[in-house]
Amino acid sequence: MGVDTVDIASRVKALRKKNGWRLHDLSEKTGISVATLSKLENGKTKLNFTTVNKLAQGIGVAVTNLTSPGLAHTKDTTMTLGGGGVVFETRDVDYEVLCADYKGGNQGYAKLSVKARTLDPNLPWHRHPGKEFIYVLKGILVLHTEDREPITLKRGDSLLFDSSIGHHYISAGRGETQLLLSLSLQGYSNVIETLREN
Amino acid sequence: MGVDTVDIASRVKALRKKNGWRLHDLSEKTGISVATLSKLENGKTKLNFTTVNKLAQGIGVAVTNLTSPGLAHTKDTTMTLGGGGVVFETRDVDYEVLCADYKGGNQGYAKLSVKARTLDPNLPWHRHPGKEFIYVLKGILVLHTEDREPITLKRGDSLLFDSSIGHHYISAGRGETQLLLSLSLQGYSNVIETLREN
DNA sequence: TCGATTATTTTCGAAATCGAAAATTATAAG
DNA sequence: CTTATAATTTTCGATTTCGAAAATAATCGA
Repeated sequence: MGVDTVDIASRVKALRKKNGWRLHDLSEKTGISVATLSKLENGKTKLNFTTVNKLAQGIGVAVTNLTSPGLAHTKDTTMTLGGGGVVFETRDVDYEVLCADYKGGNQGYAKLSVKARTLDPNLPWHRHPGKEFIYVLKGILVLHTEDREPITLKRGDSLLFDSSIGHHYISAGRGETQLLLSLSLQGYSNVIETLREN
Repeated sequence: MGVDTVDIASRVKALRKKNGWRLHDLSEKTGISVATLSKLENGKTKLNFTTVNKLAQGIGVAVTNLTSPGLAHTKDTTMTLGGGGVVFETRDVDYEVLCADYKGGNQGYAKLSVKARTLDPNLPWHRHPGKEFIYVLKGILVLHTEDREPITLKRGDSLLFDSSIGHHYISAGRGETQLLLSLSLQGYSNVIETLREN
């Protein structure tokens, strides 16, 4: 459903009151006329796209803060106890998908155990849409990518990159290398599918 | 200053061509008339706020992807070494935002140190749009929510829930309790801003 | 309470958006 | 080339938004 400007009304008014701004003040900050702001807060008009952006920019918050939808968010909660995730293995990495049963998310979380210890130059790069965040739980990780020097991470380090860049994980330390991975996709793709396919 | 609909024009057309959609197809996906879409692509009209949202939703991308695809698809990689994140503190929790300089994401990552040891019944619930994923790095965490019994998590456990449900983190074990948190928002938004405000 | 000042809401006209239908352009088949 | 069909653009009128100015409401000091 399209986000309705009506939702913004109460949020804007609350923000304005909280900061002690008059409509006039908000008008100066945003470049939107006092009349329009009044009508907005009272649900007597809806805002232009550019005007909504002026509003958010003027106040200094993100647009989501105004629309604050909470919509399309399932009210479910799901939990995965240690070791209880959905496991699947590839040649180089073992995956344990966490909270896999959560509905309607366009992102996924997994705990990875990296087995590969050398970069096989014949293997194609891992490459998929989305952004990948990793946090090293244990061991030493080397991230090889197609467009830059390898990056070495140790326990407690984190990294965020575009997964469409070809990449490979290699374990470097003496012991096991474990990562926590968060993969975020745009649109409605299935995150687990994406992991499996690469 | 305000994001101009004109910016969206070329982006939409590129996306449409890439997927082999006709204006008619895009119209069906988005619920926006063919005429309006044509005018949009040719810069002969600007879009309503609600219409922009219909567009993004229909295509299946975030609004940021339309307004500033350069940001949404940065090829950048960013890294935060252990302890090198952007830190800010609240009464109950210390936050270290990881990879905070990554532009254009609709999610954020942080390492949390939970200080609160009891639930103050007078404090309002934490509540914000989005979905929250946590992984317990250390200690014992009790998640109190407004609509169900408290949930206890220990090291290695993970949990995913809707952040619009009122919630509070409490540390239960003897030592420090640390979490890795991933907050994902819909549409476009500043994640750090959301964390700060709550 | 009164009057003065400040803050908000309403009125009203100019300008803009939206979609249906008509007009134009592009593509294909014979 | 000609005709038929598909795809896109333009026209046009109903509806809506925006902001200046007028009207109303709220606040405050004497």
